[in-house]
Amino acid sequence: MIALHSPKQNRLLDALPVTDYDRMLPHLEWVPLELGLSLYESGTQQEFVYFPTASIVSLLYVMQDGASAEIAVVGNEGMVGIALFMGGETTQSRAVVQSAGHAYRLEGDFLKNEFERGGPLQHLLLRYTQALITQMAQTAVCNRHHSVEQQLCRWLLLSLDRLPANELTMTQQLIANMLGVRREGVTEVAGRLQMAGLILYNRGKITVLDRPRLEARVCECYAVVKRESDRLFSRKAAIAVHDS
Amino acid sequence: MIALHSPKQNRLLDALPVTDYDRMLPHLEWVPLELGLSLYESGTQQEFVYFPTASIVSLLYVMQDGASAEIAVVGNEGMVGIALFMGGETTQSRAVVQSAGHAYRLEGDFLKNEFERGGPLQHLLLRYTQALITQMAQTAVCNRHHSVEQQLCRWLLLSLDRLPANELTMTQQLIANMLGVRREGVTEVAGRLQMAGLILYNRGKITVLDRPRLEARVCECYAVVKRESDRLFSRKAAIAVHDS
DNA sequence: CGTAGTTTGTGCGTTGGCGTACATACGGCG
DNA sequence: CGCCGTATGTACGCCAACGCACAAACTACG
Repeated sequence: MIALHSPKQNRLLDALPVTDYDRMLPHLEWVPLELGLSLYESGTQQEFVYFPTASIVSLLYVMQDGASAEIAVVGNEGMVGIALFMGGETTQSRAVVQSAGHAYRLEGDFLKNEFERGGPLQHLLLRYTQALITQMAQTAVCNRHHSVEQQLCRWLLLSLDRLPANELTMTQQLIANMLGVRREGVTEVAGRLQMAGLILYNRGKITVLDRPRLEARVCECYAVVKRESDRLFSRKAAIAVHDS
Repeated sequence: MIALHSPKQNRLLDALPVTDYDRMLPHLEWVPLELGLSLYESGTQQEFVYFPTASIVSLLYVMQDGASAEIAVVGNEGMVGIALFMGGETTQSRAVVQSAGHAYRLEGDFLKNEFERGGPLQHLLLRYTQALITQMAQTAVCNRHHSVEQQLCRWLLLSLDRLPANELTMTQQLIANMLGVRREGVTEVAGRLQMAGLILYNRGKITVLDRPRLEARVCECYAVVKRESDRLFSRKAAIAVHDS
């Protein structure tokens, strides 16, 4: 098999001008991301940043009493480790692999240097950060106002958008941890969705059967996040990056 | 009265190296921020950015059905309008004056240019954005897991940290909008806190009487946000900015 | 093929916050 | 002073989600 994978499978890397891309290419390292792997822990220095290709990473916040909540989710549209170029060095959150796959990783110092050049890469990363902020804000709102069912739908759709298939590997317990709700709550809602024929659930494997009807049940939060994420790679944004 | 106000009352501006500060000074305009004023609406172009001195601005998200939730709060430690240099042009949230006062405002284009220079100002603004991200993440977690009482305490303390006095002007209805809860819920909790002698409530005026005991009731979220906010202006961070 | 471990399903009672409706207080203004 | 608008207090039923306890189904492995 030759080149079944390429950094271009990550949309951020793909959006870079050739010169910038070529400069980074030799430093990009193709690494597997196993399910449950923690890319960084709360409060620790981050040595690498990751550009997922066909994998999903959750930014998860774990509280003192063990309760947790997902803050945002990163797939092939993004990057894990923004704190590195934002200058904070550390984050309060953990980054956990939610769906196994691969990513291109990059030495943190190298990225920081590239970022400091200030050109297209910087603009692209900042715009991505802006999209991430939108997602986090929307998560906060969704946590406050929407039902578990709506949130599960949102979570499923956001995950699906970041995967090539319509299937994902994830136990109900893990989903509950992400959403910060009870496992039983997820069981109940998932059962309802399965009854309605929207999904198929089987011991850690979820298959989405009827995406349109799933989108009909989700709250507005999903659309907002998706729109912002898409906007990042729209023609206009791409031009702005190349011009800079 | 001469110079009872100065841009240095905003901690971000104050943290800038002299050369950068002097370059910005002639463009800074001292403006009053009236209670309830909206500095920008969701989805609109932002002409100015604001550096509050003795005022508080809430980043508020309003949903289609009118329900709302505060995403983060900005005082003299920050800036309103980060989307401008992050490149998204617009935000999904509104910025509403929560506590009247003043701010220094700056032409958006001017700030963008200064930001593009890439020096200390850029680093400072990015670090601030990082602190803001922490606050938003913590808001999401708090919304999921903590009680109205804990959230009200957090909100009071965060607001107080951004004001010179121990008193703030704010009706229970407005607080409820911020927290995204019922007005009655706020009434109940505020009543409890008043009974306990922690606060004094009187027709839109809250006076905090016993801050230590308020801190004893608050959830961990407050400390996390405060620590991150303080870290922004720590000696070490200041040195990093000046070196750059 | 049987057993141990994991995953999912179900059934309680409990409760925090919601929606609604209305009652009181305060405060400014004619 | 009396009135009206705004702010706050109280009460009641309701329901989503919680915590807990346990049953059932599947899977892997010895």
